[in-house]
Amino acid sequence: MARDAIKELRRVQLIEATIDCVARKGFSELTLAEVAVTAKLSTGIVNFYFKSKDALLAATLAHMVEEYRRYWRGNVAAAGPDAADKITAMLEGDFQRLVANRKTVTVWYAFWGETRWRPDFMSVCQDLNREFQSVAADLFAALGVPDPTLIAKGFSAMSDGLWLDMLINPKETDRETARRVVRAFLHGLFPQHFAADAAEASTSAA
Amino acid sequence: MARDAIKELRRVQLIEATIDCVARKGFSELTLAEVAVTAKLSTGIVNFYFKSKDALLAATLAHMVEEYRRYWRGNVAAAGPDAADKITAMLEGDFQRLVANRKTVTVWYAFWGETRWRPDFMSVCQDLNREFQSVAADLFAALGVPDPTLIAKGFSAMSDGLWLDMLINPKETDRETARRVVRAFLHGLFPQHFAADAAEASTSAA
DNA sequence: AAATTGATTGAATGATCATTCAACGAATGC
DNA sequence: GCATTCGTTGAATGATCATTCAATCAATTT
Repeated sequence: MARDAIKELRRVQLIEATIDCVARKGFSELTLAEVAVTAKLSTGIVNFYFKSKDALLAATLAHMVEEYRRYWRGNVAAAGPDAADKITAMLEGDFQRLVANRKTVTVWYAFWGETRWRPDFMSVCQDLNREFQSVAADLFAALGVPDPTLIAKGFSAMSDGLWLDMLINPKETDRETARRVVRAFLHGLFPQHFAADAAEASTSAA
Repeated sequence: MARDAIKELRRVQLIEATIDCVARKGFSELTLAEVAVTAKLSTGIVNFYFKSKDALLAATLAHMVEEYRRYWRGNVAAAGPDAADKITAMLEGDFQRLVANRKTVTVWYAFWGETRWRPDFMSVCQDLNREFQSVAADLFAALGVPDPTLIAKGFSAMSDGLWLDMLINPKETDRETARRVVRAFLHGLFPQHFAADAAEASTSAA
């Protein structure tokens, strides 16, 4: 294999092993030895491809952020022409198995828990959040709702909070329930733009 | 001082030092030596009052949970007779300086980031969340809104998510903004029960 | 195919830290 | 006041781990 292809391959291999290990053991028990074993490589290799453990972690977060960004931007781009459809796509996207699974949510929260003390984590998370909120705000503005910025903030925050609920209380909050929560809010706020969920409509009394 | 009074004093002293240290350095750089110094006690003492580092952390989380529980329960009890007032009290409480300050929110997220791998963290967080959501659901039900459980879940999740936003993006999301976000949702959903914010009304066009 | 450069290994190093414990001091009981 | 029990200290221990590096192996170049 070409040498620069290997270089990229190894980096991804190590990053994915890191995600695995964080999901399995958490941040505080993460060891480079285990990352190496998981990646099926030898002990010293992390420090050949990354300057340090911290650098590996930063690269791992950057990888996750990039993947998530591509994902929701793709969903928005693919969604039907009007703003409400694009907002719906953002919401539905956040509760698809691909991102709202136990492993991924676990790792996101692990990183968020450490963000405060790592400026590089922080800025990358900040950029992602701002971008998501800003796109959402523009879409809500296109619907002509008042205070689109506030609504976008709440919309974005609700997903993050529901992910926490899925983590902490998986029995009572699964993907589908979480999705219905957000839909209930959107439908309640802007019924002319967001239809009631089928499931919701059947339980709703008024 | 009486011996059992000392015992309780030391435990609290160590727990508060732990909160301080977590806020200052984060979970992954927390050392018992630093906790001891912060508490103005000697190195070995943590293992006299707590079985292990893990036990200290569990006790610290339990302490925070208990404090927060007392806080919001007190707010609900003190709030005016009808359900909407009590819900408002829950919301306002979540964005008072006492709990929604940088240090406290930082420490909550640090714990949530580790929760996944510590069953004792998990169950205590789960109980708290369930309790909060269940009280909120009863209050929404008393207002006669459809799907009170879903609404309560979203209401609770929004606070947690906004706390994350305050952490990650403090420039754009402060306590006051976060409070207004939740109020905007409640007012938009149930205008007959929740008045518009003064600030919100002035920027709202429709 | 020899020489050079780059990739990989895994043992060695050194730092950090939770935990233990022997020694000491202060409070309590007699 | 003496003995006992409990609280406290901080140095010693031992485990864990990130990081380094000499040695080896593989690919590329000449």
